[in-house]
Amino acid sequence: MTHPLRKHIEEIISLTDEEFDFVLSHFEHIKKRKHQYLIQEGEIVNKEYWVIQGCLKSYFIDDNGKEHILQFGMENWWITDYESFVKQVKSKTSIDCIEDCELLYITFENREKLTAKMHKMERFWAKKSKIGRIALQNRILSLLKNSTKEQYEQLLEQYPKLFQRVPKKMIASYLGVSRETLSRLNP
Amino acid sequence: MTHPLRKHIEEIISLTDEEFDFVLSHFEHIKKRKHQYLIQEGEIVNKEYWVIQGCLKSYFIDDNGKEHILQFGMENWWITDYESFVKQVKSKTSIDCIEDCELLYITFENREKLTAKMHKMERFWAKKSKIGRIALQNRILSLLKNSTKEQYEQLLEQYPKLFQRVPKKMIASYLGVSRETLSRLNP
DNA sequence: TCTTTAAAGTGATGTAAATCACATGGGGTA
DNA sequence: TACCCCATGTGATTTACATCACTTTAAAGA
Repeated sequence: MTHPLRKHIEEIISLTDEEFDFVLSHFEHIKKRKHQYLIQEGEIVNKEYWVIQGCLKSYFIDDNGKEHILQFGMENWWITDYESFVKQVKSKTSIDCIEDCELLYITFENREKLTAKMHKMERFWAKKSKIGRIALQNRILSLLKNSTKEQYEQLLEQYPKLFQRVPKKMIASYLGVSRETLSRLNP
Repeated sequence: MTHPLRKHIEEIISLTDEEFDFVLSHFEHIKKRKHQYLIQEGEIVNKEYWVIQGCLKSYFIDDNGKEHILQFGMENWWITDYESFVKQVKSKTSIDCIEDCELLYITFENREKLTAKMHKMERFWAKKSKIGRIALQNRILSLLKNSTKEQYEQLLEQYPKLFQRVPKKMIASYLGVSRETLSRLNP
């Protein structure tokens, strides 16, 4: 069976068996339990994670102690604090496991090494960066354009699995509304 | 005097005179008058613009006919519909001149040619893409974290020039509040 | 220059969502 | 089993902002 990461990378660039083994040798494999964290606000992040199995949230706590979720991570998604990872500054966000998780990660140094030796992978990450930017742009567009109810419905349509896996208060936190408001806009 | 685009590019990579001339030969120079447009919603964008002089807005009109501004462009900023440019799909946004503008643009094809012949420029744009993504991430973070008033004050602090150049109703549209609300949260 | 249009402030009113408060029911754990 | 915590739903109240309406002032166009 093909490795899930290979399948994922080959959606953008193609790899020989040897090339994929070489890529994989730059990653480490870890497991985390529900409620454990990957990243804590304030640390300088030097790992980028890829989710093999499980569900995570990236979030921050505001001045009133309220949690705001920026992103969920599930199978085949990358997750890290991108600003901290790229600029090597303190992370503004934390990342916690919502379920037991199995992950691969690559360090900043290993990513540099890998892209230096394998230009293809630079193209892969450049493409990923473009896609990520477009997704963020569209989220802002949606935040400005759509009502809370419309955003909720779009999310439900786009990621129906999410609603079976995470508590609704987290969906509310992702959408930027209170738990009560989310509860009230159901069918 | 150094060309402003050269100064801009050399903030990330360094160039010889010959290299810069080569880069510049892939751009075209245009002027536009206030109220003219660069991009209209629905077209497939194949140009990326760099602002030499002037001020522009990228925006879309929602179902109620209300305008939402996603980004302003001023001197030394890049502006385009990024999704349309990268994926060659229909643009969701329009771009208009708020002042008379002087711009450089590079077409999709010329950018491909240029990066193919000059790997440095690929690095330049990859870096720009990362920075752009981080800026968007931080805008979402700010939208979730800060009150309207706080966002207004941060914008005022970060881009004081903007407030002398664009009408307040556009600031309101960028912040996602009504003209009246913005007016009421002044000192 | 005069005329018209756009910008910006301000009051009155309506509305969506936050907040506070409480009730119910399921899941995990001792 | 019995307990408690957590998730969720729902009512009552408060609040921030939208909307409508009108005025003043400045700027753009003929």
